[in-house]
Amino acid sequence: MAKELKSLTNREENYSQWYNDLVMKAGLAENSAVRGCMVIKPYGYAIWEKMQRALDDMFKETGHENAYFPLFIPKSFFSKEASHVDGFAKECAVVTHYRLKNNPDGEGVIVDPDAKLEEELIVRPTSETIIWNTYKNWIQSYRDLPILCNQWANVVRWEMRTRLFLRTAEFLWQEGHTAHETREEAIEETERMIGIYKEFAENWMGVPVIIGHKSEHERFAGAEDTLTIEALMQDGKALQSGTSHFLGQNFAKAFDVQFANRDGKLEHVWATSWGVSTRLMGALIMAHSDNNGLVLPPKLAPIQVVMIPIYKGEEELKSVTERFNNIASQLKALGVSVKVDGRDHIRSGFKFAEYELKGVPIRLAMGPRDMANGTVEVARRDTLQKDTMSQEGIVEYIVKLLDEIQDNIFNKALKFREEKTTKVETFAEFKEVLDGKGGFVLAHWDGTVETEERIKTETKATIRCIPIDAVEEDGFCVYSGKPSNKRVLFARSY
RNA sequence: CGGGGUGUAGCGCAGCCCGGUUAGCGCACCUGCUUUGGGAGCAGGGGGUCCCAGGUUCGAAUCCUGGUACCCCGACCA
Repeated sequence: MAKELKSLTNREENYSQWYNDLVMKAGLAENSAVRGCMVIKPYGYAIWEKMQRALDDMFKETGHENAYFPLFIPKSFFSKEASHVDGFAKECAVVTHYRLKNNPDGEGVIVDPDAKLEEELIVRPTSETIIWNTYKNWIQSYRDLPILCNQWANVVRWEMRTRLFLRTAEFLWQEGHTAHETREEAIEETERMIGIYKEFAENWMGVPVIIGHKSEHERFAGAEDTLTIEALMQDGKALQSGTSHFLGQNFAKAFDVQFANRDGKLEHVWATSWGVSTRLMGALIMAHSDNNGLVLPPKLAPIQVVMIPIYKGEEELKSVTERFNNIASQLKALGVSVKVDGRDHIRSGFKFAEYELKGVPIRLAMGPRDMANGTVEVARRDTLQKDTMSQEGIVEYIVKLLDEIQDNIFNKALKFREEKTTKVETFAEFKEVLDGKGGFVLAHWDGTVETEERIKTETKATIRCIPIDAVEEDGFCVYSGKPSNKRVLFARSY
């Protein structure tokens, strides 16, 4: 009965409830007292920190530096780029006053009407405007370029409906903002960064992604081109997991950022911006988890190996713990993060379930029987397979097994995506696949916004991207029947 | 912002329709003993503004009115 209460909602029965349950029970995050905002708990934050560190290293390797810009943006900055304001105006939090006072009519505090701001401040939904206003002062000549800055920050988008990690009113992210001398250089940067996101998603998170261009309709507000990485979740829905925008000269023109080029002529700067957010946590959870809980790729697991002693009485606990500590210190020396769970008031069976829920890649269990035989039980989270191994050479085995698990998780997700990617030729087929097996649908499209919108209205599916490696192939649009020269990627999405 | 639902212990809920002892159950928590190779058992214990305000009544968790918060489904979005 106890088991019943602690177990997760069945994934097949109700995916979103299972997801919520998992996020909370695994100790990743919870809803907060503030509407639409979440609390990221220590375990969830530890995963995010690992993501941050890996991404940050990749940014630095490609010549980027971190900086920090203000949280508040004057309203006037925000309205300088017309399409940008169109895209974000509906979801901005606005600061109008700077002081509270005691309510003269009774209890509590009220906003002091005398403390009204001359100009309202917008809590950043993204930082292009404040950054370009700043870059204006940093750039005089081509010698000041490129500027390759990244910031780790929080942003606020006042969403109607929120979901832990996938869509919250406030979220953590990184946003890179770069300034370049030429169009070509900026485009190259846009492509380089989406490539880094792909590498991170696949090599670290074990989540295969497809790089492509967003359609005009789905493009970032203010961008000339948006590149995206699209991942497929286990319920067959797509998740946009990172974007890299080529902003052209739009922001440079809006904020009047010009530089003297090599010919001594004034020219507007070329820009990019790119970002990934705590939404990646959602991708990580939904790509790999099973009905027992989270499945973490070793490279991002805060605890890679957990060791659980099985014992009767203090004597046995002591000898098993000693043996474990010995293995643990050898593993730590090799950079493996290890936890020996010697909590005495919790039984081993409970611990097994708990670490499965938390997605720890490898679990070792050792009891009197193993002590006598010189063995240890090795259980891997991804396959749930258990093996009794000799303690001899166990350290080397574990190090190798961590790599194997990392690969296996990726390959499993890749296989899933391939099985759930379907080429269709007709609209009937298109709808049938979406309602049946779900996943990605590769179909011809006539390239018009009208068709895209009609398809969205009729099927709830959107163009996730126009894959960069799409092969030239003559065909006819599934909706309009007009000619098309390549397939684009459709799916229902988060 | 439209439709639906729910607010009772830290969490999950019953009780409400049909008002009436001291508001109950499971989990969690604390103490003790026994257990310990897959979510332990027994015994004892602590913990409550029954969302808020007003009304009806001898009497309200329960009925009425108003408010408020959260959740789910849509539209909007990373």
